[in-house]
Amino acid sequence: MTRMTAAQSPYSPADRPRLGLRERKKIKTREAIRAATYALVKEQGYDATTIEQIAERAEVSPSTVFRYFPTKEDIVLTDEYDPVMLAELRARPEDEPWMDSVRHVMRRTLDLSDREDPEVLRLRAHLGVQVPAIRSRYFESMTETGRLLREALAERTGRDPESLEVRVSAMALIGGMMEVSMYWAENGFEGELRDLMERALDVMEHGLGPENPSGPRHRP
Amino acid sequence: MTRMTAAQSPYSPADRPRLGLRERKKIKTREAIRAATYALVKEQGYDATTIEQIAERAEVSPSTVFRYFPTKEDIVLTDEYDPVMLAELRARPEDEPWMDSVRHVMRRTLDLSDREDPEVLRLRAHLGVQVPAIRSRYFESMTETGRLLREALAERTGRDPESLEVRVSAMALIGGMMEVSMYWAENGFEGELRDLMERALDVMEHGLGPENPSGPRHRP
DNA sequence: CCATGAAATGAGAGTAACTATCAAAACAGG
DNA sequence: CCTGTTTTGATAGTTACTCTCATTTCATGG
Repeated sequence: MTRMTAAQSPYSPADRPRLGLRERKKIKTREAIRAATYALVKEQGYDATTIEQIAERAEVSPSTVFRYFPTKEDIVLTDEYDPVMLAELRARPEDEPWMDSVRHVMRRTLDLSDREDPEVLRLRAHLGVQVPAIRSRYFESMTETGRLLREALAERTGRDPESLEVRVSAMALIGGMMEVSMYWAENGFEGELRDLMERALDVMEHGLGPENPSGPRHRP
Repeated sequence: MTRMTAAQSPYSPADRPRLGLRERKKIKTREAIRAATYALVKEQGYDATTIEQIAERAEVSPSTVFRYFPTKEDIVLTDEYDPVMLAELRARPEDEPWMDSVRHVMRRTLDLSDREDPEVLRLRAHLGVQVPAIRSRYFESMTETGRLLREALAERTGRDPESLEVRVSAMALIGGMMEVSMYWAENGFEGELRDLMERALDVMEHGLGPENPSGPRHRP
């Protein structure tokens, strides 16, 4: 008997009837590869999972896996939130302070991701801590997000998006956000990522400040 | 005839007579591998350079190359400045503002690196822009620097180095510094890296500010 | 319903980074 | 010079990833 790939994805396949059969199959294949990868990684860990195993469980050939994702890390890390973030950032009122916009958009994006698949963010953060190759690639994908950030920041402040100042501002934000993800994973996913992000943005906006009443104290 | 590996390193081999022959040979091998890699990468590019070629030019076996460096990227990116930075950071007066200490130490470290080998920083930044694998690994090595930064920052401010706030502050700095390096390389290494770093630290300390008189203007 | 062109897939061979193992060579110390 | 320890080299193996080409699968017009 043929085993189902068991895609308990939030979308039912009939949701998109306007797409041709070809397009629908491509989407299904993509999701099957990702689902197979997530499952195998949870079972055996990232390094122990080979492309062959992924292909087998997703019921495609190894060639096809590479046709859909350029690297093994990308299977885990790829998503489509960047355009969403940029759109939301542009939709914010012109006169809103930049960091407030970022706060707002980050919260919305995190909520969205959490609603679609609450496991994914955790798995990524976890692998980002455990697997160097993933961490590296994670950073790489964050720099792409950084490029969007500097576009939006440049529009908002009327500066050149390629200026050193804008680029550094955007990338410093990205660095801080990356650290939030690592912190979250290293501390057993305690607390809401959304709240940690908020605290991080506060620090990046105002600096550490002389004292932080709610923060932890130096170890004794 | 046997070709010399031509290590025009600032240290002459006789500089360290207190080390045994074994230790001296190891240092020489390490430098030979690095020199061979730099030369080959300049000639052919990073991807086209194989470990075998590196081994051949350095006159060692491929096994030995991997014994000295865990990955190909590490041959290009490894250095020993982190401990120096930490020491200098700790040597700064207790009451100096944190960002001033960072500014000071960064300038000293960049100068030191520039004096030892002015090409290396450029090559790294260049490859960081061109080669994704290098860029990723570059980031990875920066996060290690970030760990030092948060130690120093925690000591200075009396906070827990593992607190979210300290970690985010340190990593945001790293993100900004990384971007400086990329900016420098993408703009043909125009201007002194030291000066760009200074501008970056200003932005990270005070934010973009309402106007930047000396900065470039939005493209027309 | 079928024929034709285009797109997607699978199979195979190949490259290169990296690992593990083990025997030979180079050194250190007596 | 002899002995024990380090360091090296050779070899075989794994796996991510690339390239090529024949086969299959879908789209479309008659």
